[in-house]
Amino acid sequence: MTKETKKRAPRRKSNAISVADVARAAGVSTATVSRVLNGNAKVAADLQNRVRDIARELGYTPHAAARALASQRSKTIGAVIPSLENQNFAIGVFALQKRIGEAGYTLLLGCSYYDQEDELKQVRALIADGIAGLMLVGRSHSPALYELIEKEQIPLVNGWTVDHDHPYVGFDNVAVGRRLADYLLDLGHTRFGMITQMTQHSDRAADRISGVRAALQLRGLQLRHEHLIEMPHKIIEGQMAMKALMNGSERPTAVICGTDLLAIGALAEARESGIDVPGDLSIAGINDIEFSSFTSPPLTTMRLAADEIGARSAEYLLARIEGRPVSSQYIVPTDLIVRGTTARPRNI
Amino acid sequence: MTKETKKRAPRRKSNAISVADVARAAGVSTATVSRVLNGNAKVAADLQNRVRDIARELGYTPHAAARALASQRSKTIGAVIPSLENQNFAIGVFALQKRIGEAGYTLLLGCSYYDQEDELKQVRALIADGIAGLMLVGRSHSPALYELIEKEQIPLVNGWTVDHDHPYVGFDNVAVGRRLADYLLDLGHTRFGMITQMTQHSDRAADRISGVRAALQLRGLQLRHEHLIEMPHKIIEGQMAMKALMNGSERPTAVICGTDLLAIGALAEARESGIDVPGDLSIAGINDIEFSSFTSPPLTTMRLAADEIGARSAEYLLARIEGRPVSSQYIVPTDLIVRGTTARPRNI
DNA sequence: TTGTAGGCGTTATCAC
DNA sequence: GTGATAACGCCTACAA
Repeated sequence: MTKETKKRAPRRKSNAISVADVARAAGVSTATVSRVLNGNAKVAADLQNRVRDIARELGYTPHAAARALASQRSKTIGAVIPSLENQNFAIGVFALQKRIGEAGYTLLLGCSYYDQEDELKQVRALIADGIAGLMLVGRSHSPALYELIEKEQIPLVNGWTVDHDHPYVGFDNVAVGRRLADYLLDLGHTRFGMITQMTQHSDRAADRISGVRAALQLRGLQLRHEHLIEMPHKIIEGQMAMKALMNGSERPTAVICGTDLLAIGALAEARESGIDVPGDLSIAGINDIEFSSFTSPPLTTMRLAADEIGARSAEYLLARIEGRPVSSQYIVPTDLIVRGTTARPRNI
Repeated sequence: MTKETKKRAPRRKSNAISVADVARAAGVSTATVSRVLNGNAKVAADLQNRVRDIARELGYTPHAAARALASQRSKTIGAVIPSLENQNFAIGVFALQKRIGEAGYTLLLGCSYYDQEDELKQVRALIADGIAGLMLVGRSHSPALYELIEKEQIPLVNGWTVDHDHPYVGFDNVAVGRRLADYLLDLGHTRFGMITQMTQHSDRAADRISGVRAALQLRGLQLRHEHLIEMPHKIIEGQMAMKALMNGSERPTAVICGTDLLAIGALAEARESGIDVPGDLSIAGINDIEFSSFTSPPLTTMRLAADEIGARSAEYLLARIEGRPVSSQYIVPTDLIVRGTTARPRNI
């Protein structure tokens, strides 16, 4: 008795057109269609055109899951950021999406809420989804995450930071802190205060503090413990921190803020308590967000191009995925933008 | 001669563990493993535990593409927004991601750059990627997009807006405009100006204008053509618009801005040209962004909870996907936040 | 250069 | 309840 292959009812729900449909319409094999559409192997020019035209006419769209399964690679790139509420990350992701979109990739986005365990969970999910590359924020990630990436051989780039152990596209945050401190030191300031976002959640913040400390040290000064305040990244927290700083002993004459948001809060507090900025107090931020030109006085700050982070990270990942050579270190330049919130200290 | 099935070298690259591995280790079939892990059919309780334990031990992660291909549905949800630079959308997407993430879905994000063709292109890509649901911004989309969604039977929700023809989760933008106008009318204002984002790109903006017009009309007033200025959504544009408004004839005593960003620009211009706010001029915004509490004076505005848009949209899509009943209309309530930039007009 | 068909990892159908 | 295996849509090794 012949062992026959039992037929079973087809399971498909979507009636989307497939390579088979295109192949039939073009009178060629599915292999040829696939080859044409992926541009891999050699196909006669006229055949190529015919297939391409028919595919377009029929409105053929490749089934990404099937393609990913068969080819063992996908046209998606993942990114996990702490929060989209932080505009720096939103802008960076936006630029990343734009660039990879142009290259035919789609973006899978996860958020970590500043938690390494959540971040790991998100990355696991993205890997299960078959991402071809991954962008993260900062260099501080769960060891398990790094192991996973290593094991799965997924191109990774750490954004916004500098990393000695992994590919990165970032700002030299140490230099950023140093630049700001040097500028204020050159103006004659000697008593410094600093308001930063939580270093526990941000190696960028920690680096900026290091930069400030280093600059001060070179001039024989230092940042006193009670003059360094860590706060959540909100305007109101910047205001609270400034209040604490002004009520403390030996008021600083210059306050460097880890971000513009904190600086705006600090500035608001100064205005409310009648402290003259920049006469009695200089305030500087970091990021140069849109508002910073419109505070009163306008904010002195460092310009950090978040969109460059996203765009360069995209370039890096695409190059890695496509096997093109690319540098695994990229520092996005930053600029000091002097506006109205900084000046020489009055008592000089 | 027997027709033998030709064996071929396996093609797999990833050495990730699969259902087959779990099945082997547990001494059961792949079908059982699948059943256990998806909780569909009935499996003996002890067997369930054994399989689950082994899967965990082996660190099994389902291959999303394979699963999507076999089951014809995926655990991904798509969103296409105009831009992540607009914080409203960033916050909405953030909330969406959070909620769907909790439900085991991952987010595919596209950006349209306020262009319907680009939007359609992004949606096509997301559909090819097998999204189970889709969130868009506003109700104005390419007819081809609506057809596509209809044909593919993908649950859709239009965010931030009200839509008579499709499911939505949004603000009643007409009511928002009316509320603000009524408030200023009640204060005694009669000469109104309006600065809005481009209506061409935003049905939300158009609705807000309608609301303002409606409220004025009920009191026998109207918004003069030259007192309605459309601008790109930037602080500096708000400032430019305010300058134009103040240099025009018959200055308004109240200016309603389509967004806080524009209002902040308007406020900056008033300050620079020595116009007393709210003494000589009332200014109001819409959105209540973080910065609006810190302008000087603090901005009167409408509070629009963008995160609610994202969260509710997620709920809607998840319900649709899982076949649960859910209302296809949801209006997120808004509140008038009276702060310091509005007052009775001086000449009353 | 083009066609044939096995394999990608899961799910779901059918038989037991 | 459980196992065997066709089907999902595409890619690609191999044959022609």
